[in-house]
Amino acid sequence: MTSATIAKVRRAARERFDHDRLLPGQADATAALLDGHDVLLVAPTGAGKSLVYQLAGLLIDGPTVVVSPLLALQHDQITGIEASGAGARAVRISSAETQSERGEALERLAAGEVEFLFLAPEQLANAEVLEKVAALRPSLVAVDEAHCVSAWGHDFRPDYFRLGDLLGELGDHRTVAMTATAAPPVRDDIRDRLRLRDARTVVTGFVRDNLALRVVRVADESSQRQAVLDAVAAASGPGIVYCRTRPATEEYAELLAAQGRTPVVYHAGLGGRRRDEAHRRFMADEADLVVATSAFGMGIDKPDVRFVVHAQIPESPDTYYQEVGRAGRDGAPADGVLVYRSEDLALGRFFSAGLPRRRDVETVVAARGRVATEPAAVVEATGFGRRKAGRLLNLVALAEQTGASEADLTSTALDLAESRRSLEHSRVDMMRAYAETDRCRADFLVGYFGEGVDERCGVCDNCRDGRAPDPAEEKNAPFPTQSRVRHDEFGEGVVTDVEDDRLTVLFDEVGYRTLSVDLVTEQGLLAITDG
DNA sequence: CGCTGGCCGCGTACGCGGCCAGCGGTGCAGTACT
Repeated sequence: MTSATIAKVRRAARERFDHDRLLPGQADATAALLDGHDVLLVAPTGAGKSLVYQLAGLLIDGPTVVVSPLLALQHDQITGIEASGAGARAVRISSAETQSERGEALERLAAGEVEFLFLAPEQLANAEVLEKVAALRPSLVAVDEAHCVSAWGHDFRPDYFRLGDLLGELGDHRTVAMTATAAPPVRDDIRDRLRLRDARTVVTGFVRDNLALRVVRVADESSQRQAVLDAVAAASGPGIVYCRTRPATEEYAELLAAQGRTPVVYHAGLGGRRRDEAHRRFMADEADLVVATSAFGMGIDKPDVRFVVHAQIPESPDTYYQEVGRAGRDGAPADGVLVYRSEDLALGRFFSAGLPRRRDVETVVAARGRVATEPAAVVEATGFGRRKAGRLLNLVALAEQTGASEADLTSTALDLAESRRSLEHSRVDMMRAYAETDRCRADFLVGYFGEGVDERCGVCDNCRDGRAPDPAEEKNAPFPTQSRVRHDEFGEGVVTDVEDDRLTVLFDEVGYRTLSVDLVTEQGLLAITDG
């Protein structure tokens, strides 16, 4: 990209948004968009990802469509834009707007009075809405929290899976996908699913050196409970306690209240009003603790969270990094404590999708031949629930994209499901490896995300106790981290972790695998490749 | 997937082992009712 473009971006940031300095990645990502590229931007919350699409939106003629997963998040972004002083206007289309409000929003966009249109993928999946948005001829599409494409598209919110197709219907535009957390397989998924063309990938640091990571290993339920209470008692300031189940949040909140805290509970089983109230009280410092499931997360931007305690281990380092990363956004010291009982890993395996039955896949393949590929039509034709039908339909669509023939569609779909499950299970294995490692915890996590560190964090439990080896030593290993390798059985992959006589490789097909260095060397199973 | 709690049977008077059903997370939208 040209320095002239960068200068233009900096000038606009200064003049429109009053930002004298752009943070790392912001200028590069915005300039790449102005130069006509699609962009995948991986940068931590607080690094100003929003400014990228806002600047590019204002500098490129034509309206900007922003796809965002949560209504609350959309609301915050719109408020932020309208208060920014840039003079830009933003509207949204969602189930919260009346028919006339939606009509008015579209008219104002068409008239050029409004630059930004916010919506969830489900809106674009509505043919009528899609047609009207396409008629606006948007020049830029921003996909916020883009990891949802990978995490949710396969079964939870199937319209995320179709987002690439739906955006394709909007005509010629540039796309910027933004997320705070994306390990290499997630980045691939985002680029593939959103069909990014000629994409520039901008990744800023994963290192959070003010975050002191710690793992407390326990053997039974009562010591687990005690460890959680102790971890909270030892910490001060606002904090978050993450649980895997709703009943657990209620139980811990009660125990912590008895310990003199003022906790609020947050999970999706509570009504909207109670959730809003819990959120508000935490933000306003009326409650010093949120005890929550994974529902409490995206869009939480409280800079002074001093600690995050995980009462149970999450299903992946991806989720863990995201949740623990909500501590210490202000840069001041913060704690991340994981209370680890190995039995809890089972829940991670349960939550990862089970394999579909061959018969069900066949039913959907057949229904697809008879009716359209619209989810609603397949729901009707098969009698499956919307979620099940959506999941199977996505799977079959994916099989089709591999070029499988009609006859092989079912088998290919089942292979893909198997491969996906294998990746999800390997993530659980990596989470176990994090909990059990002797290495610097920050080094481990950053390595998982495909980056390297030069030195130990110095503040995690392993560094403090003198167990953690120097990351520099890893570079002398026979298979250093980041090297591209080929395994006789698992295919090609990238080394993400080296520890003593074991190494972890992220394989393109089967996910993360931990191998014995001695074994692969003796038997010549692994070799460094050029890529 | 694998843990938890309830129930049953054993074979002996209350305690324990084995078995099995039930359970567990994230949100959009549109519709049917107050």
